[in-house]
Amino acid sequence: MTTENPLLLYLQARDRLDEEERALVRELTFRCVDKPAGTELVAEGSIPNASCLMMSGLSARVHHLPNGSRNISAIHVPGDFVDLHSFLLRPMDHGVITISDCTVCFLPHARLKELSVSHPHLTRLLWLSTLIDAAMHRRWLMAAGRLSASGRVAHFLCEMHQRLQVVELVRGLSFDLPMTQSQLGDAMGLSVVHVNRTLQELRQRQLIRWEGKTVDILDWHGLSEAGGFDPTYLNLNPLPR
Amino acid sequence: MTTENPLLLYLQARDRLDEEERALVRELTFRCVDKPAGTELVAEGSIPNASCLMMSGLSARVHHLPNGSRNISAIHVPGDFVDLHSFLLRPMDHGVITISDCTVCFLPHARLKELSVSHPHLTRLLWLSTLIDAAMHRRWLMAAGRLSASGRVAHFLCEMHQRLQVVELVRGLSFDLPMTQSQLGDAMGLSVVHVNRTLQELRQRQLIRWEGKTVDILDWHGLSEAGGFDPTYLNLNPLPR
DNA sequence: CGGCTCTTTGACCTTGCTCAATTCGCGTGG
DNA sequence: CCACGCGAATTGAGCAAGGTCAAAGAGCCG
Repeated sequence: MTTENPLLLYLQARDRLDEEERALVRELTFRCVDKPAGTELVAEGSIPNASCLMMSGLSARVHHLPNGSRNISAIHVPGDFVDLHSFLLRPMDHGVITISDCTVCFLPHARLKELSVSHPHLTRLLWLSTLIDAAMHRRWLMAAGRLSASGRVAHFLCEMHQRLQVVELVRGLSFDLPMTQSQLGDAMGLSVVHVNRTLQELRQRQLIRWEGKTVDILDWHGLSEAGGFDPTYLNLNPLPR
Repeated sequence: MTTENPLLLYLQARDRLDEEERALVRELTFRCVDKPAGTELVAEGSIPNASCLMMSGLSARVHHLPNGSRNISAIHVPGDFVDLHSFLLRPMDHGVITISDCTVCFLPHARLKELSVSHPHLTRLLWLSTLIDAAMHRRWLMAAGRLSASGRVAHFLCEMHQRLQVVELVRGLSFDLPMTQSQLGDAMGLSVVHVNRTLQELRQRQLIRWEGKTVDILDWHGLSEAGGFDPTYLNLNPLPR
């Protein structure tokens, strides 16, 4: 559980906010809702009138294919918007489900529209968050197209560590990741069986430990090398935007 | 060659613009530059002070991996921004190269920043274009993770047809696609050899013809079925945003 | 204890990759 | 007009990564 507002941590990792903006962010995220694991936060094909922000827990963007298989195109951690794009994109091209118990809050689109007129700088930062989303998609695409199964999983774990660090949810190289191997498979484009064997390989190579819900990165250098990980795309520097 | 401004066509396929906004878009895209095929439009790791817009031709987002292989995460057609995200994202997490001879124009970031204050609606539409970008990435991810090689290529060709249609660059089910099989492989995450065999399969199944630079879709229904294609994610409806 | 989901294992098969030639299309210089 | 060079397309053969199917453990909760 983060003490500071995770959206604020997310934004302040990318730019400086003034006092008014900080107050506004806190005010926007005031009213939260709890959702148990396995809840649908946003339905595929729906037209939300509010965007959903993660305050705690893990959720995922889910696509269903005509052939019945399932795909996960993103994992959300606290501080992430799960569907800020639904503000302008209609209808939703994917659903969002909670992976663990979550606390979320909803920002009405009418409010976001007002913001886009009254607070251009904060609006640019929200835009930025969707751009970082896209940058992560590109990275996953690269991983899917050009890395082996173990490389892909290694890259994913490095990314999760860095993103969770921003919102103060890591303990050194250790963090909670309450996902099943089947969900990981849907995210990496692998079968459950192969995910299992891939994790065994990463464990055997002394790169990670993953017991229950806890991941320990035993060898950051080795893991990031295996995944060709370079955190630049996460834009983890506060710069004027 | 499009007669009408391709950015205007792109935007008007998604929302209504008023007279002032149309004039502004035309003014923004006034000064164009020609670039031959194979030119680097934006360098990986650079920090551009202007964003590049495609007026004619084809270009691609390119990632280079530590292991030496190459990946293409997006193909750009006229009306697309190749790096609108460089307005807020720094540095570039990928490069952009021209695939064919291109005409492009550059919009200074300072100008975009002014716009974000003076023209919130137009700014939201620019934001929208980056969101559609992300939606395409998600679709490609789904294709990479869960479709066969032929499904992936089928999906890609359906997408290209729809995007080119918006900017009036198709003739019925036929359009120009001056890409090599090697470039297609980098975009689909396939080897050149397998791309070749996949195209032969699609030809044999009477789904497409692809001779020289011209693609003909012989069976739209069959092709979109093979690729699980559903154009919703392209947001091809003019809606108030 | 029973039922459920998740993880793990084994055997076998398919898709797509690698390596290595060969062919084709086309522009260039002689 | 023709030989040559070069990038692109094509083909063949063998191999490896990852998928599928089926079943067996493990952990957890009522």
